[in-house]
Amino acid sequence: MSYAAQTLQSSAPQAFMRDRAAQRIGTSPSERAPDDGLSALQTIGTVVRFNRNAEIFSDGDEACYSYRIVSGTVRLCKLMMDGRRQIAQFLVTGDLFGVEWLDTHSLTAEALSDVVAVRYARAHLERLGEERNDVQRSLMALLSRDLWATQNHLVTLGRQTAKERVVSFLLALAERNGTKNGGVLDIPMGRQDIADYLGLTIETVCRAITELKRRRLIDIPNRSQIVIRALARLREIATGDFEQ
Amino acid sequence: MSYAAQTLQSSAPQAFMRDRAAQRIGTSPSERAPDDGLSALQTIGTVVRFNRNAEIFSDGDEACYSYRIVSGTVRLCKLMMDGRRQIAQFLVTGDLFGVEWLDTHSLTAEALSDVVAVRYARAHLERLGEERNDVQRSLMALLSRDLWATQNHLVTLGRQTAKERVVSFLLALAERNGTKNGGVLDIPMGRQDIADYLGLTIETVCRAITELKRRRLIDIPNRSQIVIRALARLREIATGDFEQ
DNA sequence: CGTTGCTTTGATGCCCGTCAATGATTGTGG
DNA sequence: CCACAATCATTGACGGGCATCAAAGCAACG
Repeated sequence: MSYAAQTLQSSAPQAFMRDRAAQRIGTSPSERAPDDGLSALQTIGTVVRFNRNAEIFSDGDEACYSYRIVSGTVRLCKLMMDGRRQIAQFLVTGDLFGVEWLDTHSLTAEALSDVVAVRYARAHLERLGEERNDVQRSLMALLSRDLWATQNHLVTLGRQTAKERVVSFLLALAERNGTKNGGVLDIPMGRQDIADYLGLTIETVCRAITELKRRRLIDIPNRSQIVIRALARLREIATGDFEQ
Repeated sequence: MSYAAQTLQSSAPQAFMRDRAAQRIGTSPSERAPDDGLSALQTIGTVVRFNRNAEIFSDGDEACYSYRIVSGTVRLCKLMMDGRRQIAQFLVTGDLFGVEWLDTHSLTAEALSDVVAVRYARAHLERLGEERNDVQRSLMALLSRDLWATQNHLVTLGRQTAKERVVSFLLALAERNGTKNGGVLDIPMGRQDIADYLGLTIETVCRAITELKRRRLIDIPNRSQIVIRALARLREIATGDFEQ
């Protein structure tokens, strides 16, 4: 019997899954391996650009295109009619998104920063999948990793406290970047985006981060960077070990 | 631009998706169409039985087998080390679960009632997928629907109030059963399971249900049945329209 | 240097979790 | 068939964690 992830990473059964899941969050280190078994796509895409906050596609739109990020960060989210927002995923350089098998997009994609991406026609992608079994498998694996990450996200939203959520989020970023104790962590998204990802308000996110600083577990050189000072202690907090 | 689901069903782009998503929750009407494009599986499975509360497989286990439910109800969940539990999905007769593409199971499966199921070896399923494109597509669609449902679940856990969550849950059950105004709705899971699905406590679930009764929106003939008295009003509550 | 947008901090209140007790239902053995 | 136990559901009292409202701080831009 094993237990659920407290951070997005902590219970990944394999290093492979850990690395992939970590890619779905945070910024992009230039040294990331670009090949996920879908290098065959390279020939059939066209380059497109989006300004910061531009909508790439919307929940419910017909799924004509998929995208691979060349540079920038994208958020996938759902909006309620009264304006409440839930972010499901952050995507960075190298990530593929908008691959659908049910005719319509299930999420809205927005550019978090200026974004350059390669766009693939859905028909091309599907044909490639039918012709090449390895491509089909890669797409299947992509979908599986998204599901895996979303299931872990469910635990965070359903069963973790505000402090645990924020720490889990920071650890997910840190793990992806390989940030060690004392290392600097880049935070590409604003506080409101973090809040909408974690199911909290911006004020609660701020207070949680501030308290981590007060307790000397992190430093905050500026609003888009954090220094990890006590990685092990942070992991304990994320899993709910000990108090707080 | 469209908006996120308030219930698991309300924003499904297609009837097809609505019906499938609804199947993932609640009890099983005998008249459900059994064929999801995977009837080719019929020849390669073996029948297995599980007692109520038995564990079928555990999060992190090597994914050797997948299952299709013949009778009974199954919950898929994650457990935290301190005992907190998040249920990701309820599965009923006809549903396929435990199909993995990443070597290990990502969730724990438990029998909510006594369960009869057909077990499929993973190797057989994969081979069938490689040999037959239609099977591969069906498995892809299965995975996509799970992801779609989980993404909607994220909105529920991250951005809905306790009352909205409970109403959304009841509406999802009602929609699946085709329960009309005045119709009886069977609730196959206990209050604790509902709470663990909705990220609440059992007391909060009870109070929310009681208040719906007090407001004459539902009746409660017994603990495992609910009568829907004001479907339209319930839908308004689930989407956050008007107050409360 | 003022404007604009984002972040941080503070004060307050309420929703929902916690703790506790009672009620209802199911199962079991005499 | 009844008595009893065990399990589950409901209701109440209470407190805390997080949301809300408000204001001030801070960085990027013209």
